[in-house]
Amino acid sequence: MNIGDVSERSGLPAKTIRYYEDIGLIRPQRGDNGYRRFDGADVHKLVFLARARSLGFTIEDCRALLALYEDRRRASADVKHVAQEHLTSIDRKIVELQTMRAALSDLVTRCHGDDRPDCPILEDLAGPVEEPTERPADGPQR
Amino acid sequence: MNIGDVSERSGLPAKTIRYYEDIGLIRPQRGDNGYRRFDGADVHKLVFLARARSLGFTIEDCRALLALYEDRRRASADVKHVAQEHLTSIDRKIVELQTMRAALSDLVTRCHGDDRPDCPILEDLAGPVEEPTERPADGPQR
DNA sequence: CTTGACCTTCCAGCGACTGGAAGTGCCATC
DNA sequence: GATGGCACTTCCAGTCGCTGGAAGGTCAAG
Repeated sequence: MNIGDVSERSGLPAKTIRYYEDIGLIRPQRGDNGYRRFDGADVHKLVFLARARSLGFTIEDCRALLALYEDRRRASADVKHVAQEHLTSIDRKIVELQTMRAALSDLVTRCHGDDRPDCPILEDLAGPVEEPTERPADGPQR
Repeated sequence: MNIGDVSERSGLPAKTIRYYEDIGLIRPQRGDNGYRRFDGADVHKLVFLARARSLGFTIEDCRALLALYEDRRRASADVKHVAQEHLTSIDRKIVELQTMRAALSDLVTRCHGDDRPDCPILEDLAGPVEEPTERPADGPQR
């Protein structure tokens, strides 16, 4: 099978498949014309990679998972460990985004969004308005 | 003020501040010794940038926001628009991560995580087990 | 024989920094 | 004045996971 077919079957762009070979995730054979020749096992691995990437695993995670996948004597604990760590990092990212979202959403609702210049979003970004500690005679007295 | 002081006040690494100058977000003066000299306005902008980046705005968003911040005749609608778009993209990312999280979390709970090799995580990654359409004489008949 | 689709390699770029090397300046102490 | 130690400078390379594009070779159809 040529790279085009494999690309279609795995859903991965040909460029990505070449890249995966580059970094040693797969090792397809080569034909006399120099074309890559993929067999069933290669396609299988690429499908595996596509799925793992879609779950957000890093390339290095994928490499580890692929090694475990190929090792019939693996311990499922090893697999679970990798997945668990990844789950934790996803959770961290979700929290981070939700924190951003909360702050931003508050600012957006407080902004009129008309043609006047005053805007709570810019005010927030500019930081706390420092009160003039110098020149106290200038402000309104009471 | 030298870059070290500004770094401390803005919370941005000196490297990042130099980078921001590189890409034209700030234009500090230079002293006779070649050192960057930052004034109050520069520090203000850097604080602004730090806050905007912490809300997840891209550098290009920051550039636009900074321009609006400096334009006293801006319309708050323009600011709101940028923020709104960013909010939408944050929401997209959250959904994406939550989708991953759900799938992954399911796999993790279903994996025993012991020293045996069978593992629902790997099974999922490997994709659906294709049933043997060839050699129909091999399967159980009914 | 030509066309056009497919394949190859190689290099550059994305975003937003970050690390490190090599060199200069500043300030304090001896 | 020499020395030490830090802060500052520039420049280049690397991160991650691709993606685009150039320049060229291969193959099957018409």
